[in-house]
Order: sequence, then structure tokens, then C-alpha cells
Amino acid sequence: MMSESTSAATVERIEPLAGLNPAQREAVLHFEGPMLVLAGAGSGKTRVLTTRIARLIEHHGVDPSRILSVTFTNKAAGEMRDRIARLLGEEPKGMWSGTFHAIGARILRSSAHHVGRTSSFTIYDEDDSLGVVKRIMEREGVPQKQYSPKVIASLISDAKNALVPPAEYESLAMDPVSRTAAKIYKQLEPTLRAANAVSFDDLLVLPVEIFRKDETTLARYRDRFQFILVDEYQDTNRAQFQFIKLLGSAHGNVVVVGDDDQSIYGWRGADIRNILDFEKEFTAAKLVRLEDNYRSTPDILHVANAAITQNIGRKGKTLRATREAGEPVTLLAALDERDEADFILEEIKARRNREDRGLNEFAVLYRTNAQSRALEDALRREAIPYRLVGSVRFYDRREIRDLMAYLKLIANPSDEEAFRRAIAVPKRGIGDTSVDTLSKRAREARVPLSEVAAREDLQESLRPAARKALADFTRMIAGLRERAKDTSVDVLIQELIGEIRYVEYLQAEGPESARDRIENLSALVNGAAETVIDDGGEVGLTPLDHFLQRAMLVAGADALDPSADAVTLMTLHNAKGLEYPVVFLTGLEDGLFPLSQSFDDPPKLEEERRLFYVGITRAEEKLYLSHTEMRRRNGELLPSIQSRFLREIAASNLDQRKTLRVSAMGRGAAGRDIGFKGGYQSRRTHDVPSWRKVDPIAEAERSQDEPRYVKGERVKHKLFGDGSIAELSGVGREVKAIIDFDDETVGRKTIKLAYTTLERGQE
DNA sequence: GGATGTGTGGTTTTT
DNA sequence: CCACACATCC
Repeated sequence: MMSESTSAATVERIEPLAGLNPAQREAVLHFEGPMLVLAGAGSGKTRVLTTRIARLIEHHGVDPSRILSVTFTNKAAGEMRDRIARLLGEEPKGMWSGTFHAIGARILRSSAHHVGRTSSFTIYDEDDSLGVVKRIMEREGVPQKQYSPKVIASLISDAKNALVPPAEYESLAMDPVSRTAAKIYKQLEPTLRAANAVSFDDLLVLPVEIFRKDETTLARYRDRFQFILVDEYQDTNRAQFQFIKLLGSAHGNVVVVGDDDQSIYGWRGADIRNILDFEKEFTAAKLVRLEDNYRSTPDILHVANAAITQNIGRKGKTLRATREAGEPVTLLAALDERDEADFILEEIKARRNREDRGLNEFAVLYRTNAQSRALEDALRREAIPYRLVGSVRFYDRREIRDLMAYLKLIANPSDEEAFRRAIAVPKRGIGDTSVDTLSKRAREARVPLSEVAAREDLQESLRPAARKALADFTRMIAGLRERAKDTSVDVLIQELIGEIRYVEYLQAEGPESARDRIENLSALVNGAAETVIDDGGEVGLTPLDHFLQRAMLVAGADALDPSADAVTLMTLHNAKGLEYPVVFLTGLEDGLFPLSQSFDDPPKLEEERRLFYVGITRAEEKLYLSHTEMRRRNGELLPSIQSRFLREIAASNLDQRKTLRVSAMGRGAAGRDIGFKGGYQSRRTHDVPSWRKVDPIAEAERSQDEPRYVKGERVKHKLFGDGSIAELSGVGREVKAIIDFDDETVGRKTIKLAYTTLERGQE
């Protein structure tokens, strides 16, 4: 295996263009000027990109340091680097490659003063930013009950990604929610600035702001990056477009590669206009289409094409198969998510033996992270190793966040979020009320929170005990900050853990959970040790800054080690850009995939369909599509309807199968016992026999067409007694009623009507 | 200030 | 089903 790839690389090195089809060759040979490459799934675009970069360097003599290559994940950036290195026989030294966020952070480090930060600014993740939003809302007296901080934060995030500044946003805000968001947005920037922090979105927005504001800085980067390449261009947002435009429009040497059919980040601000505007902004851009698919069998591609042609808004492109015919695509009906997981498990075991496959050749994909659970249970039961991508990110674990807060505070004394978290854990006699007092003081005196903590003259309102605790805390952080100057990050973390007696703290709160958590701590220490070796920061970052930055920007898929012998479990979004011989695409049920939120919103539904298309095209040899008859969702067992996406594919293209439990169910009452195993029975499904759900579509429609209850109507509930309907909301199975019950101990309740038996009142 | 318990609300996807 | 905000008590 090893020697094989080495020799392949040697061959490539001698003739890198060999084996390219005409379209690929055209894209590779293109030298200067703009180019848009529409690359279908599996059409060899990574190869095109890497070969082209290698050619720029080797054939055209372009210095690697003049190349900027933007990828969607850090892992993709690393892989691209490796492949180029193999083509060239040496590292492309000085080439910048990474995600927009990583590149933005890098630029910001050296130009931070333009936007009121220092080079050790902290990057706030979503949770941190949400915390800031909440605190501003509190300060401004905005009731969080009325305006959800999450909604406010996401409106602000949308505005940033569309490059709409606070003042402009305010002038556009008409409804109460947007007006509230505008108010918070206006305060957000000064608050972040005071904390010497930036949000994720700022990593894109602030560089653009600097480029626009400061011609010298812009010129520096524009002159440096003579050749710009952007992968996964369909998922860029407006801020990213501006970024590219500012850097690239002068010389026009910009190549973007994308596939409008795989645009799945509209909810994050990705804007399909970017593809159309590219040809407007970069006039006379060359257009190349890669439509030959080298990845999947004809059967799989057939299904993929059938699915995606249902979309109206697309440029239009058909994948052509180049591989030989293989197995048909299997459509599986399972009883519930457990049954589905069991089937997948059996198939994996069978194929592993029969076809001599490694576990890393299998991937199980799903729409939502919550779906991983049944799959994990099944795999764990049989001791089959698996790898969960994304989900609870390593850095999101509580124990890691705790320590990271300390590290952030050590690196950046102004970081208020970090201060708050660090001082709270472990408990040291300073609670929220004290911190709030200090924080208020800090704002009045216009100094960072940590300075108030260090200055006794600003703490007169505190109890003596709290003062003492605060002084100890401040001294400890100062000591660690001093240590950080000449200590490696891993050693620093170890000292920190000892200093705050963190292991003892974890053990005190639960001996059995402590084991896992302590293990994570050593993983953090190991990770820190590796990062330092890995690459020296070139912008004069301290090792700690560098470590923190990396930690904040890793994606779920970045950690994926493809060589490990384990089944991969991940969301469809995480699967972008990956491929596997055998793919299971699960949970194809209306309301889950596509999600019900997209039903009455055609653009959203099309995005869901593109996600489906992305999933299908991950498969090389064998694809399974599965759905269940019923599924547990948020602790509720709900009957499911086969996804409309499946109904769009002609049955003749599919090998249709049922699990034993589903077949048993169809035969009669016996199915019920098999279906509902102990504990699975839900009170809301009580006397609705599952096999009666053979035509759930009709049922869903029926319940939609009949507004069976009206506001004010009197009803009787089996448990809660009589009451009257105060409010009705939702459609179909989602109809909910708020009912005021006469019994005052019951009071007001919100009830989902579909599975509750209500009797009509007498009045 | 902090621990413990209860109600409530929300729940898609992620750099 | 879970996480979180809030209330209550120590």
C-alpha cells in the first residue's frame, strides 16, 4: 500500500497531466485570469486543484508564498498541502491554505490594532458570543423570555455575514425582534472590543473592514496573493465574497471551484448569488464544467440525478458515470430507529466478512446529531469500533471548556467571558452577584474586568471573604501568565490543573464520570504538546495564542482519521467532500429529512434536497437508503412517513427491502408485540395500532384539513379534567393547544393534540 | 453564595 | 429527552 502510493506519486510527478480528461486538463492548464469550475460530485476537482497549484509553482515559476488557497475544512487544507508536496517533491513553502476563518484570523492577528484589538485577541465561539448577547440583554433590560437570546444572536450573525453594520441594520429593522437585535448589535462590538475578543463571524467581517478602511494593508495582501483559489465556492457567504473580491479583483487571478447542487449552507449565510456574481465581478471568467464522475457506480448516480433534477433553481448539470455497473441501491424499511440500526449493523458485519472490507469503508449518515444515539448503541453492543464526527465537539466538553477559559484568560487579561467561567469553576466563594458588581465597575471605569479584580480600590462593595478569594485568584492567574512566557502549553496546562486542583474537583462531583473527564484532560495535554511541534506561528504569535486559535477553529471533520479501522458516523453536513465505498443514508422520513421546517418554504426544501444529493454522492459502490415506520423524537414515539425525496425516485431503480419486524407487522396483530418492546410504549400512541398507519400520508392530510378545535372551545382531558382552549398553533401533527384547565392545581398546559384524546365540552 | 429541585422551553445543519 | 433558568432552602 505504502510503496504503491509512492510509485503512483512518482508517475504523477513525471507527467502530472496524464490521465486527466479534457475538461480537467483545461482547468489545470489555465494560468492567469479568473475561472469558474463547476465541478460535479466525484469529478476529480481536488486533483484538478492540486495539480494546478503544483503546475503554477513548477511550470510557471510562481513562488508558493504568492498563493492563497481556501478550503472548507482545515483537514482539506492539510490534505491539499500533502498532495501538492507529493507532486512537487517538496513542501509548498509559504503558501497560505486554510479555511476562510483560519485565514481571517491570521490576517487579523497582524492587523488587530485597526479594529481596536491586540494580537492576542480571543476568538469567541457560538456559546461565548451567546453569553455576551445575554449579558447585554440583561444590562439593557430586555426580557429574555420575550426575546430569545439565541434568535437575537442568530439575527446578528446573519447581519454580519451579509456585511450589514449595526447602524445600517438599525435603519432596516422594522419589527420588534429586529429592533431588539439592532439594539444589542450596536452594543456588541464595543463589548467585544473591550474584551479584546472577536466572534466567529468577525473573523470574516473584520478583515474586510480593515481592507476597506486601510489601503496599505489591503495593498500588502493583494500584492502578496497573486493567485487565489477557493474550493467549495457554493458555500461562501457575502462577507467571503467581498474578501475574495478585495484581494483578487485587481489582478483577477481567481479560481473558484464549486457545485451549485451541493450548496447546503444557506442557513449560515451562504449565498448562491456568489456563483452568478462571480462572472459579473470577474468579467470574461473562463467556465469549465466537470461532469464525469469517477466515484460512484451508475446505479448510485442514477438515483443522485433523479433526486437533484427535482430542484428548479439550479444551473443544470448531469453526472456521467465512468465506473462499471455494480449493485443496485437498496431502499430499506425498518420498524424504528433501533431496528434500523440493527439492520445496518448486520449488513456491516456481513459485508466485512463476505467482501473483506475494513470498517473504515463504511459510513452511516443522518440529518441530525441526535440520530447517532441508536446507531452508537447498536455498534457498542457488538463491540464494533466507530468514530463519531462532530456531535459533541471535544472542545465543547465541560471540563475542556473550563480549562480553556483559564488559558484564554491567561492569554488575554481582558477576556470577560473567560474570567467569568474561570472564576466560577471550581467554586471559590465568588458568585455571579459579585462578578456582576465587578463587571459594572469595570464598565464605569472603562477598564477590563480583570483589572478591577486586581485593584482593591474598586472593590469596596465586596465582602471581605470575597475580596480575599479574588486576590488569590488574581495572583494565581498572574503567576500562570508569567509561567506561560517560558513554558510549553502542555506543561502549562498540567500546572494549571494542579494549581486549581481540578482533578480533585472532578472526582468530588462524581467518581464514575470523573474517569472519562480526566481522560479528556490528558487528551488536551497531548493535543497541546502536538500543536506546538506542528507549526510555528509565523505572525509572532505566542505558543499559547497559537494553541487557542487552533482549538477554536477545528471542525468536527478535522479530527477524522480515515485510516483507523472504524465505522464512521456523522451528519450529512459533515460528510461534505468525503467518500466511502459503502454508505448508509438513514432516517429518510418526512419531517426529519427533509425537516418539517422546510415543507412550506421551497428554497429551504431545495436545500434539503441538495443535502440528500450530497449524501447519495458520498457512496462509491453501495448505497442504502433507509426509513422507519416510527421514530422516537424528543422522547416521543411518532409514526413516520417515508420521505418525499424517496417518493421522487422511481421504485424500479431500487432494491426494496424490509426488516423482519416490518414484515411481521404487516401480517397482523403479532407485529405489535414485536414492534413495541418494553419501555418503548408511549402514552400518546396508546390505542393507535401501528399497522393501521399504512397510509400515513392520508392521515397527515386529514389531520391538516380538519381544524378540529377552535379557540375558546370547552374540552375534557382524561387526566386534567375540563378546561377551555386559550390558544391554538401549528399544523397537522404539530397542532398544539394551550388549555386553561378549571382545576387550579393543573392550570395552563400546552398539549399536542394529535396524540391526545380530548373530549368535546358540553357547552 | 451555593446546592438542590422544579418547571419550562426548545430541538438542524457548523466555521 | 435534555439543558437551562429560576425558585427555594441551607
